[in-house]
Amino acid sequence: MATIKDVARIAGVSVATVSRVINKSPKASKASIVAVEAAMAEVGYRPNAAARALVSQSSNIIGVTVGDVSDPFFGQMVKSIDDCVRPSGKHLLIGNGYHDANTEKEAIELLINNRVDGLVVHAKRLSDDQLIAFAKEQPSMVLINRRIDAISNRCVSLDNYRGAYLATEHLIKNGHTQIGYICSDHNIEDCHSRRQGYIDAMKAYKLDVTDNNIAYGKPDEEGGEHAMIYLLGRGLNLTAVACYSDSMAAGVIASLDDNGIHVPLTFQSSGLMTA
Amino acid sequence: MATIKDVARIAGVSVATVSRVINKSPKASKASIVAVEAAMAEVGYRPNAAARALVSQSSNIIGVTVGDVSDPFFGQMVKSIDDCVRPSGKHLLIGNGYHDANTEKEAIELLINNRVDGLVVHAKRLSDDQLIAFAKEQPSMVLINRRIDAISNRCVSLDNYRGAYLATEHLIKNGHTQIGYICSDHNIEDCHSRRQGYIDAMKAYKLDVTDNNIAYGKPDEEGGEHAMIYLLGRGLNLTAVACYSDSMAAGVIASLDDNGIHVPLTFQSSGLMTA
DNA sequence: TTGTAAGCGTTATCAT
DNA sequence: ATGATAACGCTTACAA
Repeated sequence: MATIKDVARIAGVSVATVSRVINKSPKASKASIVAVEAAMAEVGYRPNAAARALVSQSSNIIGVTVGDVSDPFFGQMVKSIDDCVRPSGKHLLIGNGYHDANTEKEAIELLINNRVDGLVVHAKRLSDDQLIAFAKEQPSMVLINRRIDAISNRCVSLDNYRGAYLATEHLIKNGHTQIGYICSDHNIEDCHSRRQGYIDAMKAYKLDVTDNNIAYGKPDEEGGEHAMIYLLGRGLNLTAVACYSDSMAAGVIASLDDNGIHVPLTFQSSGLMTA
Repeated sequence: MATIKDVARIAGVSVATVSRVINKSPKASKASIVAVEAAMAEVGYRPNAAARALVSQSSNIIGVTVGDVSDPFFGQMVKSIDDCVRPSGKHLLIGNGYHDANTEKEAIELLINNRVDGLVVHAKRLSDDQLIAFAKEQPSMVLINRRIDAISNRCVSLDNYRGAYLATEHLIKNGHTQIGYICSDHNIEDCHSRRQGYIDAMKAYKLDVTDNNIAYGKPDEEGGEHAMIYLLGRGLNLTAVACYSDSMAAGVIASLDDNGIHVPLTFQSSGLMTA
C-alpha cells in the first residue's frame, strides 16, 4: 500500500508538504495542493491510522464494551453512543463481554491497548476492584448501568423505575386521574421497570390502573404514534399519558395533532412527558 | 503511559529483551522473564497497539460495516462474525452505514485506514462500482448479503426463500404430508422469506398450510424448544417440522426428547431440518 | 541469551 | 511555502 513517501516522490515534493495538504494546513501553495492531490489519487493513497495514532497520541476512537451486540438493548446503546461521538469525528471500537468476567477484561484491555480516546464500559461480571483499577488507569473511562461508590463520578445509570414513578406522580399532582401509559414493546429490563414505576405511582394514589390504560409500540416516534392511536381507539377519556421515552412522546404528540386534539401542556424530561 | 523503554530501564534489560518476553520468544532467560514481568506489573505496562500495528503491518482487527448495529439482524450478524474471528485472536471494528451511501463509504474508509486484516461489508446504498473499487483495493474484503457479478467470488449471501423451500420439499418427497414450521419471531426479512419458502413448497404440492402449523420463538435453542412445545400442544399429528435455523432445530429435538418422542431421522443443513 | 540499531508511516519543529 | 529530520513505541535482523 502506498505511503506518504510514494505520494511525495510522485508529486515531486517532500513528505512534509504532503502531510500539510492532507491535514489542510494553510501553508501549502495551490500548486503543491494540486500536485499532491493528483498523486494521492493516482496511487490510491490511504493515510495509515496506526502511524497517525502513534505520532499524534490519539486514535480518534472511542471504545465501548457491551454484554453482547446481538442483544437489541446493547445495539440501541451502541447506536446512541455512536450518534454522540460521530459529530466530533470519533469512531467506535466495540468489544463484547459475553457476560463473562475474563472476556470483559480482555475486551477492555484490547481497547486500552488501542489507546482509545474514550472508553464506555458496560460490564456486569467484572469485580468492583477490577473496574476501579481500570478506571484509575484510563481517565476517560466511564461505567454505564452500574454504580460503584469508589468511582461514582464515573458511573452513569438511570433509575428507570424512579423516573417513571416521578413522572406519573407529577401528572397526578397536577390533578390528573385518568392517566395512560405508552410503553415500549421491547422485552428488556428498562421497559419493565418504567412501566412498573407508572403502575406503582398510580396505585400509591389509589388510582385505577388496568392493562387497558397501557399501549405498546416500538420505542421510537412511529411506535409512539401507533400506540397512542390504539389508546385513543379505546375511548378512555384520558387526560394525560406518561411515555416510555422522548421519541415515543414525540410520536404521541404527532398522533394527537393528527386527531385535532389540542395539547395544552407538555413536559418532557428523562424520557417522560405529560400531554 | 509507560512504554517499553520504561519497562526495560526498570527491569535492567534492553527493549529487545522486553519485546521478547512480551511476545513469548523462546530466547529469553528465566531471569529476564521474571524481571520484565515484575517491571511490567509495576508500571502497569500496556503495549501500544498502534506501534505494534505499524511495525508488524497487521492490526489484528477485522472490520465490519453494517446498516445499523441497533438492528437485531445486524447485531446477530456481528456476533456471528465475532464468534468466528475470536479464536484467531482477532477483534472487531464496527462501522455503521446508517443506510446512507456516504456514511457507508466513510465507514469502509475508516476501516481501510486502520489497515484491518479482514473486511466484511454490508452495504445496500453504495454503488456497485464503488464496491468493486473497494474490493480491488482491499483484497481481504468480502461483501455480505449482496451479489455483484464482477466480484462474485467476494460475495456471500443466502437464498433464504429457496433454502426453506428445498428443505420443505425434501420432507414432502420423503412422504410427509403433515409438516409444521418452527419460525423465528424476529420481524426481519430472513424470517419472512424462509417462512414463505415453506408455505410455497407446501402449496406447490397441494398440501394444507395453515397458521396453525407454524409456531414462533426466539431464534435460538430455547426459542425452538418453546415453539415446539406450542406446536405439540395443538395436537396436529405432524410427522415432520422444518425449522428456521440449526439452533432452533436443536431446541426442537430437545423438546421432543423431553416428551419421550423418538426422532427417527434428523437432517440438518442450511439451518433447516426434518424430524 | 542479550543488546544495538534500523525501520514501520506519520506529524511537527526548525531552518531556509 | 518548503524540506530535513527527530520523534512516536514497537519488532526484528544482526552482532556480540
